[in-house]
Amino acid sequence: MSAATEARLSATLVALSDPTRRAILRRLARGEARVTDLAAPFAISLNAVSKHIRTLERVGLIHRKRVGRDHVLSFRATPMDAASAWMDTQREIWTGRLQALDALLQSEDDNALSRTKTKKGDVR
Amino acid sequence: MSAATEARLSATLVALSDPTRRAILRRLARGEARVTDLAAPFAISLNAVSKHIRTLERVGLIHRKRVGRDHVLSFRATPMDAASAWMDTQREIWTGRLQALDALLQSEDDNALSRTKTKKGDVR
DNA sequence: ACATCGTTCAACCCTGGAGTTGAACGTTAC
DNA sequence: GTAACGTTCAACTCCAGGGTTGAACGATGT
Repeated sequence: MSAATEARLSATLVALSDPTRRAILRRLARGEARVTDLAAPFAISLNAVSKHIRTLERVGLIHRKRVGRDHVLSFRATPMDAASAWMDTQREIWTGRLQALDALLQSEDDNALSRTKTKKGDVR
Repeated sequence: MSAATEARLSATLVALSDPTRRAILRRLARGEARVTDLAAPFAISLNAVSKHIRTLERVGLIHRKRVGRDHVLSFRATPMDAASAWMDTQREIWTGRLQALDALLQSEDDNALSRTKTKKGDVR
């Protein structure tokens, strides 16, 4: 995984980790909206919402279309693909490793695992 | 979605949004390890790693097993399910809406969408 | 042209999180 | 028992990020 990809993944996850931003995305998944529309349900200022929008826009989770004096925002799912993919990978590696363990050793389990402890020479 | 679920999702995404923590998980997906083992590849202090571990543990992404004076950590994928599920939901809502739009209206698009704008009573 | 609306920019507070260092705690090994 | 190891706790610094307010900017509509 390239450093750029890593950074983009980080940014996407950070963007998704805020409840307000997730609410914004949830709203946008149901249809396009202007900044003011998005701000309405929240008890925070328009400026705060505008900031959230910019961070979401920066990672490509929303797209902005200027229509007259309105900024119409729409949802873009693609950046979430990388996040999903990352999680799937971890899951697969883990379950794959578990199955391998199950197949090979059963009672030696604890013993083998404690080998993990080695700091330098260990190959496992 | 309950408030508790929301909070857990937030915590999980926050936990995943840090590159160091993701690296720790990546390492753990390949096998159990002690805190010291996890710290080795990083240029940060043991204490810093210990903190990361605690945040990961708090959201259930890793499990701790005390073996003698070692703390053996293992990967737990389940909290990521909620995160994946959330993203999938957004994707589905969005694509579903797109298809519905395509089917029903084409030219009336802008008009219908601008109705979204309503703040209180206003119908435009 | 002008007032208005929607959005952004700039400066600022404040909280929280990531990092550090130093000490304490528990377990193990001798 | 005691020394050594692994981990955690506590107190502190530093900085990024979410929030605010107030003003500026741009396009619209009349």
